[in-house]
Amino acid sequence: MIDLRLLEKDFPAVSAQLSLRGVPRDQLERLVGLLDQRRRQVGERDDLRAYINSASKAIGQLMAAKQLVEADTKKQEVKDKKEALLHLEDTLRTLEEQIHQQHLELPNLPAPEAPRGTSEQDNVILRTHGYDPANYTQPYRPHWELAEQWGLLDLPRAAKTTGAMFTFYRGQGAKLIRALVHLGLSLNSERYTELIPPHFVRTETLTATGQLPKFAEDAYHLPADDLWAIPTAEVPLTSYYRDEILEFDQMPQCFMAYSVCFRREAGSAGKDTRGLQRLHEFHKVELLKFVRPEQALDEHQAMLGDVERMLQVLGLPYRVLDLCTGDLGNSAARTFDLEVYAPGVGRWLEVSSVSHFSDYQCRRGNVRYRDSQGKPQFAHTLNGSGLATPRIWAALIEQGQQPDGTILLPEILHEFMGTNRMGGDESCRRF
RNA sequence: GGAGAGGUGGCCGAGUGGUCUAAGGCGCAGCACUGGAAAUGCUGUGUAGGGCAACUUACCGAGGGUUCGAAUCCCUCCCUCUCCGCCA
Repeated sequence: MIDLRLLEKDFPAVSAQLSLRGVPRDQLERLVGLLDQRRRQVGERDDLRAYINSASKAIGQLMAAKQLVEADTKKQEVKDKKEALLHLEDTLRTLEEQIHQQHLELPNLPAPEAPRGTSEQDNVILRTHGYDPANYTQPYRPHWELAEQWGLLDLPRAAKTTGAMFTFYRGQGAKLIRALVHLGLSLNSERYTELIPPHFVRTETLTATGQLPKFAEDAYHLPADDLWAIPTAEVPLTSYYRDEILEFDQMPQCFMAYSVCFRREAGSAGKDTRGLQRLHEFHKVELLKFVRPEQALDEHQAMLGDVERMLQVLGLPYRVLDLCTGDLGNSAARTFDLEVYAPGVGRWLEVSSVSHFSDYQCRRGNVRYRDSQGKPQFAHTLNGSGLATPRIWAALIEQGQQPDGTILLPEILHEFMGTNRMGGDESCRRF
């Protein structure tokens, strides 16, 4: 959530920033009107309550003094005031509900450094690492073909048991997922505390990160228990400190978590879904930090470096995009996307988003820290995919492919995989 | 799933309808005492909203209700613990 006081105090600036993300000005004007109305009604309500409180105390004293007639008169007075109070509380509740809903649906303010723009066309490529188009003059086969040849995936049987956009990983293909998860955690274990989160969360938890209320149809919901399957470990991790106040010198708090991620991908059926490009269920290592505002810029860059290092040791060509204001996720103030080049599909695949959420998520989740004066302030959150395995998996298969169809693995994975290449053994073929 | 007990400030803990604006203790901070410290004494010590000063309102797991008045009584839910059952 954004700061509503800031909206009132500096309306032109805030509405200009939000217009960069397509929030119309008159919507914000209406909200400010509601806030004004609330302030007046809260004042009236508190006056009524103050009267009732003191009168009730007086009644107690009258009754103790056995002045029952006076007490009864006073009681009737309070009863009338109480009726007015109940009515006022009722309208106020409706008003606050309205404000709350509108507030929840407002996106975050983009960081001033974020490039301006309206769509992904306007994203800025900051740098490209290890990519040379001259390497890709001969045809590369897509990962689903190679996976089929060596039995690394079983998409048809996953479709049978579960449905489209799910997969069985098989043999060395399954082991490669484990290797990637292991790598993502072990490369970062000195700087981040490992957590394994619950994979189902309450509605409040999914609201804190910003998926609810706007994006309910993107998440799997279990009505019998009113729980949601997590779309990313960011969700339980961001609520880890919900309703808590952290000490000044406890910051930053850095966590990493392996989890399975579940996404309904409503509206994207059939779009770039061949092979592992888009799955309903995948495995991911997530990095997350709670920081003080003044730490955020440096920690954001450090996290970006942590993610880039993983791509570098895997030897994957990648590029870093600075997302423009129009392409930022709802909760983010600034986002760097990392894309690896997958020559088989001939596309850059997004494998990580490293975002700064300013205090947007911590307001929703009420995560605070004590500043140097000891006053509670909202913390900032940062998070980034440490490794989203399916697309990394796909890129490794496509990048490593040899003329004979076998797949050379980057050296960092040799020890874990127990081999330097995948495929080549007809016995591993699927049947 | 069944039966029972419980949830009060940073922590422990008293409080079963009316100065609860929540006792007391621990912790923490300041001051005094001291050569310095310990011990001791005094003072202070939550969060949020409104005025931004005095003041005022809300918060005793959450939400609703009863009442002139609720930490206290009633209802629903959440969580913790104990025992039983089931189970990887």
